[in-house]
Amino acid sequence: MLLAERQNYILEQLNTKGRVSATDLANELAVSEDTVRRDLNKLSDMKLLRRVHGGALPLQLEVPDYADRLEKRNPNKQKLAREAVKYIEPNQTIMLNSGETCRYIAMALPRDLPLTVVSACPLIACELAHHDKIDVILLGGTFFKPALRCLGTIAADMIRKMRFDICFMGLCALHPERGFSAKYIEEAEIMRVTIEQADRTIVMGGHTRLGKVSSHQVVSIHELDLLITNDLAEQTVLDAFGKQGLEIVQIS
Amino acid sequence: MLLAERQNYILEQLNTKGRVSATDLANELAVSEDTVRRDLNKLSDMKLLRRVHGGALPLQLEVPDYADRLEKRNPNKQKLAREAVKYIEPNQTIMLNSGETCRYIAMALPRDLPLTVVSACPLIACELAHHDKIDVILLGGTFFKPALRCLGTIAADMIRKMRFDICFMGLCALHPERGFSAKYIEEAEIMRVTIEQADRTIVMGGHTRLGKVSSHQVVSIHELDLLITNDLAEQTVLDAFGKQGLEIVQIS
DNA sequence: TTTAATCATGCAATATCATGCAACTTGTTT
DNA sequence: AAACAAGTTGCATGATATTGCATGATTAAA
Repeated sequence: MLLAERQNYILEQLNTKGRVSATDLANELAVSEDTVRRDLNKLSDMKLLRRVHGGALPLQLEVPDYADRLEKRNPNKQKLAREAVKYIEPNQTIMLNSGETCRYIAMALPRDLPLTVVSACPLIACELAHHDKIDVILLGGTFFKPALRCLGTIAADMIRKMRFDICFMGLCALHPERGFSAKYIEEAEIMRVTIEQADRTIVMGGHTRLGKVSSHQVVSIHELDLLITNDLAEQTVLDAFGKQGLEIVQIS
Repeated sequence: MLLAERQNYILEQLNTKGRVSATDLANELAVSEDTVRRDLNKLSDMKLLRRVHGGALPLQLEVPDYADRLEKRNPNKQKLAREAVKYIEPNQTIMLNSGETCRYIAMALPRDLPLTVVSACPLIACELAHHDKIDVILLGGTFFKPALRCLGTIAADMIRKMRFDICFMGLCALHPERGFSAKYIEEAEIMRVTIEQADRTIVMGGHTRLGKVSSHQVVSIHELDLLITNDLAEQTVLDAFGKQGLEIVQIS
């Protein structure tokens, strides 16, 4: 058996079975595991497969890097996201609602944190396509372009059948009396349903979103659990939130 | 034994056995290994075989196939997609199944063509986010990373409630007798459901996908309506498809 | 945490390779 | 017939590649 024959065999197996194990290949090909490992590494160098511990997987289709576009644009949201990630425990089921801050959360998730992530935003699914430890469930339905997410009865019905340990939502507007409000009525409705299914709701937003009101109310302050904001927020507004039981974390 | 005789013998062996080893050939032909190596190198220069360490292998079409999957902009798939777009009428509801070719279709859709596009692939939704005239419906469910798409009962149930004017699918493997087959069983199942809901099914794929069989059958050739492929496809295979009622378009 | 599997690395034995060279063949010229 | 040129072959040499094993590091899983 020639080296090139072995490599062909490996690629074939990968093509048909979807994965290969170094140990199994060593037995099938009657060579040492070292040799198989060297083959796998060479094929990996040639970009013909993806090497993983114990074997190899087929190359994933290329995912466009939406991350770049966000990376330089908004360090404030990135900071909010990095704080948000701290509240996640391993093996939880979390909802990343949509919006840029939630996408930053997806990007900030540690690569070794096992999770189930639910989202209505296809960008978030793409972002998580390379996370081995994260199962992604995407809500379906009508794709609503202004918010880059799915909405409608289909998505709502899916949500009603789920439960989330934590629901993360980027803020559009948060007001002490008028509560949490959003720009689009369809989005407001589905966010309300989402919050109902969550043990804990964490909202994130810079000081500019606080004390503001947008067109459609989602829920009152009481329904929310934690606000992550920056240190430019006005103390009077924060106090008003605090009195209604909303926990607050400020980052610098 | 003349040089030309030896080389013929080598090519014959390659044809029948699928491989030759320099050492074995030297024994069989009763010449030194150096001579065999020189023969192999000459044949390799003439592009009649693929020289590898220890011997030689037949030229394979598989290799370029692996190679072109890597190209960032795959002009072959782009051409297939541009042809596919021609079959779409305004205001139709079309399904873009998933895979790179379908993504190229999404990119190739004219900006003034009103459509409803359904897909299980979040990348396609993102691609169409800026098309004003196109309504997008995204299938939900478990996000299956190897194929970058949603699968499972949720997606299947959504599909069963829909109807498509045209369903576009990138080919994994298409064989005259074994039909259309796919790599992953979950994907094969949902593709079958999808095709049932479509008035017309158009499959696309380069010549390397034809005459091949993959692990899981989707449907037989009869269930498909049109194949778009390139001009490198073997005529015998195409004829076999044609006899089963599959319309064929070849692009250059 | 502990344990077992998997891995990277260096090493030595072997196999394969490229190169130069001399011997040989073949066909042609003198 | 002898001389020659061009091509081919086998061998010697040193270079390079491949392989299995030993070692210790790293990773995955219990």
